[in-house]
Amino acid sequence: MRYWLMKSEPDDCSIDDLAAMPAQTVAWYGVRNYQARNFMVHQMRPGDLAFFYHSSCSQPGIAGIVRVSADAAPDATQFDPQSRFFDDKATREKPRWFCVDVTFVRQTRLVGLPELRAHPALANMRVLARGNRLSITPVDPDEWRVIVEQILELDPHEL
DNA sequence: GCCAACGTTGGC
DNA sequence: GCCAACGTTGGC
Repeated sequence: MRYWLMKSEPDDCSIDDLAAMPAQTVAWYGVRNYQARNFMVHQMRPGDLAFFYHSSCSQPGIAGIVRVSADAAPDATQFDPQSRFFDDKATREKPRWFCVDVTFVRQTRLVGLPELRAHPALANMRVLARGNRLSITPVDPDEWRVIVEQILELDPHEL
């Protein structure tokens, strides 16, 4: 199993919003970047864990933990002309965009960027890299452990 | 609102 | 297949 970091704009879907959804589960719709899409299609599997990251907001940072709960399936918003994610080059026979389902695991205190940057063990995290824009990034198992056990002081076996 | 970084588009 | 122009992301 793998670990991930998934960005969401809290104005769109915050960790609280996810916790309030039916079955506390949401399809990760709206990804329109091939690298992020390919992670979902080729590498993310049910059971993988991910940090839920709030981006483009006043308090960017890790806000919770989620679990991948379904394999990638076509993203319905690409077919919907009313959606801001509509893609006229996509067809139902040949979808371009896919999304996994993620399910709420728990909320965490907010771990902001300065706190992440303060840990030498996290120096290589993609989300901390200059100019990083990728909305889904792999997280190293060692980095996962540092954040869960040392920063959040959680028991990883309870996730 | 600024601006650096990056991805995509499209002419050649 | 190159690359300039453009649009978007996202922290500050």
